[in-house]
Amino acid sequence: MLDDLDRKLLEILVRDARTSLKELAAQVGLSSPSVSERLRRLEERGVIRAFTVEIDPLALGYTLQAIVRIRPLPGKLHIVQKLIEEIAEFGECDKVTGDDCFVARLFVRSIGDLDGILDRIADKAETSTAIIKAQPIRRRPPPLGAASSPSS
Amino acid sequence: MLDDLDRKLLEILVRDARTSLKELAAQVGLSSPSVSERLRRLEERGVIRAFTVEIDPLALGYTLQAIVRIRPLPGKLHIVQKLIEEIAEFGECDKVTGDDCFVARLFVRSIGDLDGILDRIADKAETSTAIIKAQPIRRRPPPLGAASSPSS
DNA sequence: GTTTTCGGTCGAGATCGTCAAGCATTTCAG
DNA sequence: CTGAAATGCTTGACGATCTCGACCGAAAAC
Repeated sequence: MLDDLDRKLLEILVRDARTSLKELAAQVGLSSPSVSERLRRLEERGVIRAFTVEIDPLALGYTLQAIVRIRPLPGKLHIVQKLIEEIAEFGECDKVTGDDCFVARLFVRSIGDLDGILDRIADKAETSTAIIKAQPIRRRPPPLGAASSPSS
Repeated sequence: MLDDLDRKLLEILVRDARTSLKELAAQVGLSSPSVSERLRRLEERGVIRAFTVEIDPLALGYTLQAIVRIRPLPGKLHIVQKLIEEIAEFGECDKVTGDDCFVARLFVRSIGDLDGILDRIADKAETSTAIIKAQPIRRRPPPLGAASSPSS
């Protein structure tokens, strides 16, 4: 479905999405119209979901991040999910198997804000919160080529 | 630190990082060199961490995602952290307060792969894994302007 | 064996980004 | 109060880049 050239293009773009077609073309050994066409199709197929910009939350005043596990009270699942979606400080939310129904990432400017936001769902769900102390791995895509070797 | 124009630029770029300077200039009411200069400084200051491309893991064959909570055995913290960083299938990892030391996102192509990867840290840490069933909120930046209203 | 399709190249025209010069406003020193 | 320097913007020209159409060759389908 993806050939080596596609993977190579993606690899370059993940590092810098503004790489020019000309530069991309040079690096994969194609002409720029070909590269353009390949990108168009990668987008069309949904392989490339979006070209975007990664913003430092700190620069926006969000000095704190937390991982919040959320277990809605019986019958409140949909209300809780909707609430989470509406609170813009949730920067990510996954619905998972197990006791905790949702696992979400929360951006806040202060501990006070954290409390304020959690209060908004406190009467509809049990939550357990873990403050993020460090980020050993920041968002990155899975391996584009073969999966990670059994290295080490 | 950031003015309205900066925020507006970021908002546009988050949606589509390839928006041309000309287009950006038109939307914020400036000339393209001014926009160019603003972007340069946003990057310089680290507000914009990177221009990147969002790839659909599914398109790469990663049909499964999991949230893994990892509690290293006594004395194994650093070894475990290094191991996590080296395993490319970990697409995100946060070091948090509380009993679970790390919370990580894992991309895998099959349940078998999941088992294989967790085995690699099984002798150095306790893990608890939750399979992701749905993603109510996919990665998004915190609010650029004022924080989320006390709505609802 | 011919035809169609697919993915590629080339070149021209249009678009876009960058640079230098210049101008207005603000800030600060004297 | 006054003048100088710094800041942030605009304009216009030049160079680089992208896009579009025409064309080509290999592989698959008929």
